[in-house]
Amino acid sequence: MEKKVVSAMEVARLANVSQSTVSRVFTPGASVSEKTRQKVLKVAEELNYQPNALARGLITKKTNLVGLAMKDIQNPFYHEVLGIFTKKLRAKGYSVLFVYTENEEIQQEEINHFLEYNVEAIIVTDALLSSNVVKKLQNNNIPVTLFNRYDKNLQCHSVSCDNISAAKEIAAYVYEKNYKDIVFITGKLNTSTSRDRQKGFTDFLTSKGLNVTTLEGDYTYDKSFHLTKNMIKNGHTPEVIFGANDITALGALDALKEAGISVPDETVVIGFDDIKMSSWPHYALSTWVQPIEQMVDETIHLLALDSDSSGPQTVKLKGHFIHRETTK
Amino acid sequence: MEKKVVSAMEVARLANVSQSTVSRVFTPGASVSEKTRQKVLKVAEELNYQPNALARGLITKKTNLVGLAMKDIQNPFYHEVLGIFTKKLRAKGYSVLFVYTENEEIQQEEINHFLEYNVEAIIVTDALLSSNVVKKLQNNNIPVTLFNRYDKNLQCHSVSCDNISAAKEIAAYVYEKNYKDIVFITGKLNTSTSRDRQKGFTDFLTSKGLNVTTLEGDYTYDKSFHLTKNMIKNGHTPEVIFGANDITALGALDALKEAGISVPDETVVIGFDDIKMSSWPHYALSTWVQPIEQMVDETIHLLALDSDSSGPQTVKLKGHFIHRETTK
DNA sequence: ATTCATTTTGCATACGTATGCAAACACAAC
DNA sequence: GTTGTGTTTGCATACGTATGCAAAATGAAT
Repeated sequence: MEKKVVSAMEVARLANVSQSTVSRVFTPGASVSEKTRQKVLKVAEELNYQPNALARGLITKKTNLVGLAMKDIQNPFYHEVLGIFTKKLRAKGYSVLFVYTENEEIQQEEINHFLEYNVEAIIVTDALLSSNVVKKLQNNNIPVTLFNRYDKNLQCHSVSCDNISAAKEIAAYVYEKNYKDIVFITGKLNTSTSRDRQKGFTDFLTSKGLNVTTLEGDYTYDKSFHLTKNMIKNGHTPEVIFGANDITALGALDALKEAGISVPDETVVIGFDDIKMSSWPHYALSTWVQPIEQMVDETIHLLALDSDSSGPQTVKLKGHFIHRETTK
Repeated sequence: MEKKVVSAMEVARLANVSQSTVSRVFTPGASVSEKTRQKVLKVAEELNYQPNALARGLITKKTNLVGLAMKDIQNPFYHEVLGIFTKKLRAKGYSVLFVYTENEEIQQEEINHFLEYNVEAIIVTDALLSSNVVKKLQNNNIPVTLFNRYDKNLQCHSVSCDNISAAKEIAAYVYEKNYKDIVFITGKLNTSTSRDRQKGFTDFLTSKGLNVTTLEGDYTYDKSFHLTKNMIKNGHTPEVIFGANDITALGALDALKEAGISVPDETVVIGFDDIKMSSWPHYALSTWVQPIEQMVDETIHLLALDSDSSGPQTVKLKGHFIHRETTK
């Protein structure tokens, strides 16, 4: 049994109409009389006919495909992002061509796959693009949005949480509580998220005359766990640990617990993202909630509105602090 | 600036060859002289030409697309699965059309999206299909594989861990250690994974004259946490808790810790999956390691070999027990 | 019954590619 | 130079759909 393809032509034959008419039945807004519409739909139903998206895309240039590239990391935050993206895009009639990438930068080859399929837009999450790739995409006139990343040298849209001001608010809380011994554990240094959270946090506190000890992490649980463990072993148990994201904070939190340090009494721990795990009773991590849904909405909005391309836009959303049991 | 489409035709014009020749340059195994190949490639490079996958798929019936459907749950296990699938499929030249579904059963509508794009195969992870959807897919001659699920009433391939025998081995361990007070926390009852793990575990132990207390969970951390917490509050602290998956076991583990019960001395905890988190120092969960990579390989293998369709195949792989710090 | 405006339909073509077939070519052997 | 063999190329067509245009059908108004 070979591949059975039911084409509009066959439906047309059985329904005694032309192929054009069949096409029109499946094209919203086209002119077909109700009588023939029903006739065609009946035959189509019987034959299990479905318009071929490839042929359709070929002629209309509307593929209804969106390319989504994501870096392969452990952070559950991005899994939630992925879920929300696929749901919302699907609701708008788009299908998602998905790529996991292991590199910090999306590679040419991966973008090429997107281009081959004429995706209408590309969303890059937790990764970057080289500027010549962006240029190539601009040539092809396909809009790109960086999600939760930005790079001012890149000519593409960007949607993220306003990390700097969020971190400032966290810093304000720390300052207000009069803590003095403060540690910030970074994520990967080449990410804008980590840099901005560090900047907002540190700038505010130094402006108040406070010193922030910075430990260089890499957004993994393990690294953060060991950094904290070593710090404690060396006799330094700070009053505050702010992790560049939740995973980082959880690593620190576990290290503190293992060392028998009481949280939040001896040390306060704060994260960033609000992943599901952070609300688990064992952790009950106080953290900054990123407005994921809203961020996704904005991203999709940006891509849809691209026609009136008034240049690359940068959207920053706020989010809010949620106090659970690792702060007082 | 409208969409700029560089077609094989334009390349042909500039290279002074026919469109056919350009096509042949980009078709592996086609006959082109080295001289013209270079000439064409040079022009193609300049114009940034790329073959259009839609047009190509239309004529060859080879779309190089695979549909991947996954249920939207919290379990990090499936995120790892997703990562491995996309990587391995990409390596074989396939692109992934991705769908998150919220229902236990993949819906007709979601499958239709796959069909529109002429996917060559469909992988369903952590969800099921209705039998008439399967029938429709068979009509269209497109192979389906259930990953980590099976249903003997369904005429499609299936790849999973041999949950029954794995659970038996775990039961054997429990029996050997002479534990008597044994609890199993289920996952969702309508999943074959939970049913099989329960069956293997319980059957073995009852055959040895032991009784297993079964608590009905739903594969979420929260549910398992509260089940365990209540059990303890009611005065029952078992010697063994086996969770239907890691998330379940972790919920139980945290409830035990919160209640001040020493693990593994008073209670032993065992999970299933070996998600990344289970190796975190705080948890150090003893669990059954599913051979994900191998499972993915088998799945892809099954889909590729489908031509010699010798009926639906069921593959079960073994995996192994890893002892960390929640068992003795 | 005739005219006219409006809706519905079919014809023909285009989208960008792959491929069977035959023509053109290259090259070697005589 | 002729023949023959093997390779390279172009021509024409097909894939399944959408759409401008003109023909046909409908129906209202006279």
